Amino acid sequence: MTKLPTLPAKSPQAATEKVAEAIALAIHQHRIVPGTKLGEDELGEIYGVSRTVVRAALQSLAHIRLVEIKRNRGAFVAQPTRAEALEIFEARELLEPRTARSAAANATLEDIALLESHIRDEHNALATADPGRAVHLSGLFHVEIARIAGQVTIAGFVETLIARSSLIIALYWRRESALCEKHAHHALVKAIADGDGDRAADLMRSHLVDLHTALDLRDRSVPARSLKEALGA
Amino acid sequence: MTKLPTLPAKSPQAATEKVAEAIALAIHQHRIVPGTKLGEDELGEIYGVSRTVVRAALQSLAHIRLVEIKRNRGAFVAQPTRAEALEIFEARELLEPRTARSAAANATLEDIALLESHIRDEHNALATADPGRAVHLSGLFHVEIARIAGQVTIAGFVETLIARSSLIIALYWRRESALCEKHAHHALVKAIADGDGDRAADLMRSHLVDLHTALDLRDRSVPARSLKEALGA
DNA sequence: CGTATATTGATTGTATACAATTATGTGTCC
DNA sequence: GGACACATAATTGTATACAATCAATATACG
Repeated sequence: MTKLPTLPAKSPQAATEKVAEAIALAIHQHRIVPGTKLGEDELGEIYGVSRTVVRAALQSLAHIRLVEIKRNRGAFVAQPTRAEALEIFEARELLEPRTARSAAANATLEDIALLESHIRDEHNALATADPGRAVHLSGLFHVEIARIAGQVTIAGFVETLIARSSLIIALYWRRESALCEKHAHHALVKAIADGDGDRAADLMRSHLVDLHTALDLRDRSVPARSLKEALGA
Repeated sequence: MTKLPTLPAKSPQAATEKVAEAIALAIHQHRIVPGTKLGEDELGEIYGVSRTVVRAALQSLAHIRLVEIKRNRGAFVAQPTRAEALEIFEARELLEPRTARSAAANATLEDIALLESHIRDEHNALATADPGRAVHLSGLFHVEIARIAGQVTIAGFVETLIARSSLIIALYWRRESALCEKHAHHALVKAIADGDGDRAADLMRSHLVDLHTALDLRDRSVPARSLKEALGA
């Protein structure tokens, strides 16, 4: 297992962060759908921690807008509107070609290997009919590129955008067009490995446009599930 | 006995946000300098709230990287390095011309008036030799433009960048070049009022480059003050 | 029968109490 | 005098308890 060289010195034991990551993962993998109420007591019981910890985790997730906190009403998995969806992809089209370009300039062999392993994982997830996990891994791929780019601030922004994109995909994704991903990611890694910043930026841009246009902005209701069922690992 | 309906009385339950804003303001106005330890008990006593509230506020500020939280050690006002300073201004040069362009397309007369009042306030603060407040207001001006642009996500990013810029200015600003601001902001508002997006974007870009080049990246120690003295308003 | 109002229940907001970790100060030994 | 070890104090991390607020149901009234 390779360590992440650039951005996050993820401190190992922090109950709050662990809970936050667990919830975020569940959202990314679409095990809990947008709109779901995230009760503090309920989550505390599931993870075996007190409300204090759950609360901090939820506030952390609220800051990256994965959940929305309404005063005195509680936390809910965020439901981006169509307008927000477009906005987020616009922002990605602004930032990510830049990160791809910088990544091409900075990437080490280790970085390339990591990206390739991400692609393999993603492919496997698709093969095993686990689309939620595939979406999550696809997002990790983009975040990883931002980290390689070495611009901590922008990488943080990209991470936020990816997180919200996951919600958007849960709400507005049109299932038919799912395969393009793998080849796009492969080509991108190749450009980065070649150190060809221009090509990497272009590929990233067109990849994002593809994603963007694959959204179906009609309403689509998603079936709810109980938290215990979804999170009770 | 019946309570008045539909009266949106501001519930005093925004305690956390109030404290967070108070601390953020103090940092923005350079009343507390980078590196200062922010003890939970101490802050709780100053604002008359419990550590629970202070803790939440500090974590919120940590998310926008105004403070840095070290596990089991406490919260400190963040100290961006020179590299981070450059990075942040790069990010601003990427995002803010875009917000200026969108603002030019969207701005109402009301928005323009608001921006002009911001400029007046900033000018007054400079006239009354209150540079900390001027820096703060200058930042608000940029955030306001992002808000007018209507892109919530990007506006949030800009807000974070402005916040950190305030820290950077506290650490690396070269005092001699302070006056350029006002004219730059004026010209920018004019372009926005005219609906000239291209010009607004250009002006914003050059304005940011000016700021960027006005940084002095040599080390400079800033004198510390006690929290009670700085915050006890 | 429908609407409006009071009461109840559940959930969040805040404060306090306890546990774990880190920083500090003191004494001993070299 | 300096370095190390231990004890003590101070601070943060977490859990629990209480207060405030909101949603929902029940009840009274037209």
